[in-house]
Order: sequence, then structure tokens, then C-alpha cells
Amino acid sequence: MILPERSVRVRFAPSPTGELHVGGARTALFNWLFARHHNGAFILRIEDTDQMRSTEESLGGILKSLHWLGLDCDEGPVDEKSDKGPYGPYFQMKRLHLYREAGQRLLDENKAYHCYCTPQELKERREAALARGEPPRYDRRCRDPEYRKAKAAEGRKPAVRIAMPLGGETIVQDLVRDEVRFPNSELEDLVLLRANGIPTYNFAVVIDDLAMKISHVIRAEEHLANTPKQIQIYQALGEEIPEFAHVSILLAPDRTKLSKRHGAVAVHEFARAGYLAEAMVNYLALLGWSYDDKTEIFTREELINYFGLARVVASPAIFSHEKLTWMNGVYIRNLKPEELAERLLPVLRDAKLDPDSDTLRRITPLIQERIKLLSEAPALTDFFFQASLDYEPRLLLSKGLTPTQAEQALRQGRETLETTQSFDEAHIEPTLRALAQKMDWEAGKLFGVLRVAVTGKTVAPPLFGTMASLGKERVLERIEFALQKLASLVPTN
RNA sequence: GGCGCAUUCGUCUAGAGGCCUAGGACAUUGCCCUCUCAAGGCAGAAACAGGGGUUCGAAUCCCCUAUGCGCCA
Repeated sequence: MILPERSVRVRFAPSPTGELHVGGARTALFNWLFARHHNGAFILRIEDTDQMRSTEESLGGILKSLHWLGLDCDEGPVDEKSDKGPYGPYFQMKRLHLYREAGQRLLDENKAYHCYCTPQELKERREAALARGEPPRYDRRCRDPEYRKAKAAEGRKPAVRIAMPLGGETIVQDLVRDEVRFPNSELEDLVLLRANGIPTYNFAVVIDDLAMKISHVIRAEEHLANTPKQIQIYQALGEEIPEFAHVSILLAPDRTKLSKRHGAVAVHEFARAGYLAEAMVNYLALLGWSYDDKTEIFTREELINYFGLARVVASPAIFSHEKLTWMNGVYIRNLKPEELAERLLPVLRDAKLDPDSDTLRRITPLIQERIKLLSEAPALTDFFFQASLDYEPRLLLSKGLTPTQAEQALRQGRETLETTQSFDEAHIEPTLRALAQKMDWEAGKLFGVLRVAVTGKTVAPPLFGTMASLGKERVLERIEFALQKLASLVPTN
């Protein structure tokens, strides 16, 4: 593939009609990586010509998600209302005059014509054609000047349609799919500007990509079939065609298009569910792109260095929550404990657990390799924050212990721990192991009872570190409490 | 319906005619480690959609079929 001599300028152009979902995020990421790799510009453009569905709220959410992922743009909106960059405005609704000018130019040059057919008429003809088993295509009747004159006389407001070539073919040179050919007979005289002056999608994209000097159009596969139409528009305008790269779409595990039905799909939902942005970026980059046959974990810098369209595959990929989650666990484990602590803090606070910095610092290493999501932390650490534990007394009977045996374990454990020299992990462990031996118990049995007493759970972070973090006083309190609970299991007579 | 794209383990992928007895990872199974849970280690099961060509030789090139998806409405 020949490297472009033009400077690289790519764009991500979402419609502000909903949240940023993972598919869009991946497209944005590929664009961003490509721009950063080539030292080019990453441009954000808002395609808000669908006035019925576009909202500022959506835009705000999309901007927030991109920011979370760390996909900073060089040009484009900085918030819902304003933008930056030399080729603005970056909102299509603020660029209407440009589309109208371009439309007029094509009209003047006879590359486009006015169409006076109303949407209603078009719809009727389409249905009639379908009923007759014919392709429902516009019959180009307004190409006839006489016909146009007659309709104009009725005082109708015209739309602008492009006059497509009737024969030949249009070739799309695609960086991930090579050459794709489309017979021109399939191309309809599509509407460029509606009667109300709003451009159609295909027209606005071309005009904007041209005006913004976009060098590479990297977008989802669903636009591949639109590309020959856009190429015809470029040619009618006499302009140079950018490079195209159509990346595959993302599918859900049932091989249908990813949607809300399949659980979390919006980027912000992943943020809230405890995923790390860097894990998300790493995972998304690997959906349709690879570096080699084994490397999977990449820093952002490595991604920028290695990314290229040559290693992007054309087949669709299924988004796997499982693998993402695994990768998130890898990232969590690779975090410095202080950094993990920092990220955990807001999550714990949301769960109404409010650790002081000292507690947080001690808890973090205990759970670091036990969580794959930040959001798993509260359930694993809540006992640190509770004044009194609430659990089923039966849990104390680990491994088939009788109440009497459990009581014995708790009493002896308490006694031993009371006299432990320094209450840290290094001292607690050998002390309790010695106790188990003295009692002639399997160590796990003893630890199991104590674990439940101390944490209220059968599954918890490692016992000795947990005890040390909790402190002697609270540990002894909890053992005492456990003895009381146990009493409810012991027959009274 | 027409046009287009895609098709390697369940999933993400490596593979650009002989390096393939098809490699890695997630998930999965077994074992090891182990105070529970994890993490980790080792081992295993698991794929070239089907059919025709081209070639000494095809996962790799061509054609057809099937399936999935997209676009046009």
C-alpha cells in the first residue's frame, strides 16, 4: 500500500442520536490510532441533519465517552455548542450554506437537476413498482426539462438530484477490501438536497470531507455500498477522491447487530460497570486488527506505533464481554497498588463504603488479583466497613464441623490471637498454624471458621492479611460476636 | 428483490502456494500450587463452510453453492 503523500486527516462523524456504542467507539479508535500513527489530525464532525432525532444530550454523552477513552480530537466540538479548528463549523446544521452552494454549482453545470416529485408521489410510485415486482428506483422523470417546467409552473418547491451515469461501473479502491466494483446501472439519481434545503447523508459527507480536507475515510462497512454514490458526487464536483477503508461491523454473540438487547453496548455503561478505559481501548483495537500471532496486551503508545490498515481484516467480529473482562483483570493486576486504590475510591464511595486513605491502602493489595472489574470491590471488602456483621450462623460450621467444634476453634483462636506479639501478617500466620497443629486440626478447617467470623463470608481475601488490616481489636470483637451467633445453633439443654 | 461484503477452533485471531502434524489468546476440561476465592503453572479437547477447478503441491488463487451481514428502499 502506498503511503499517502498528503498529510493524514481522518474524521469520526457520529450522529448525535444516541449513546456512543462499542462499534462506534472502535471506528473512532481506528481513526484516532491512524491519525496518531501518521502524525495526522483526528477530526470530529457532528452529523446532526436528522433534526428529529438529534439531541444535545446525546452529543454530550458521545463527547464524554470519547474523552473517557482518551480519544482526543484535534478539530471539532469542544462541547455541545462550540468547536475548534480551521475548517469549522463542525456541526452540519451550521454548514447548510455550503451544501446549497455546492448543489447550485452542480445545477449550473448540469450535473444535477431539480426534481419536483413530492415524497408522497415517490412513495406511491415505489409501492406500485414493488407491487409489479420491479426494482423500486426513481424513474428520473424530472431529468426531462419539459416535464420540470410543467411541474415548476405548479409552484412546487424542488429537491436537487444528481444525474448519475447510466452505464459503466464505479470502482471503489478500498484499503481493507481492495477493489470493489459496482455497476452504475444500480446507481439511482439520488437526492442531494431536499426541498427544505437539508442535504441528504451522502451529499453532506462528501462536501464536508472535501471541505475538511479528509485524506482517509475510515468508517464502518455499512457505508461501503454508499461509496460508489459518493464517488460519483466527487467526480461531478471535479474533486479528488480520498482513500477509503471500510472496517467490518461488530456483531453480538448471536451474530446479529449489536444492540441493547445484548446487554451493555454503550461505552458509558462499561465505564460504570468497572471497566478500565485502557483495557477497553486495548480490547477494541484487537477487534479486526492484530499486530502478530501472539501479542495481545499493548500500551497506548504501542498501539499508536504498530497500528496500520494493512493488518485490519474485513470479516465481522463478535464482541465478547468475556474476553474484555479477562483483559480488564490483566490491566487491574498490572496497575500500581496506589493507582488501583485511586480508581477504587469512587467505586467504593458509590457503594456507600467510605475508606480513609490508610484503610484503602491496606485493602487494595488484598483484592487486586481477585477482581476483574472495579465494581467487584465493594462486595469483597464491605466487611471492613461494617460495624457488625450479618451472616448465617451456619456458615461458621465449615467443612462439616459441629457447633461444639466450631466453638472450640473460636475460643482457642481468640486466646491465641490475644497474645500474638505484633498483629501483622508475618506473625498471625505462623501462630494460627501452630494452633491448628496443637489442636490436631487440618489448618484449612480452623482458618475457615475464623474467616467466617472475621469477614462474614466463606469467600474472602486472604485471612491473615485481612486480620492484620482489620486490627486486633476488631478481630477479637468479631470472634466474640461469632461465639454469640454460634450459641443459637447449640441445643439449649 | 437487486447490488455488495464476509466465511480458519464456541469467540478474537495468526496464516499472503510448500515453513501447517494449522500457531496464540479468551472461554472450557483435568492436574499442580493453595487458608477460601483468585492469580499462576502444566496438560488436554477444539477450526480451514461445502463442491468443483488451477497447480507437482491450496487454509492461501479462480468459479459455483450455502450461510451470515450490509446497502437501496
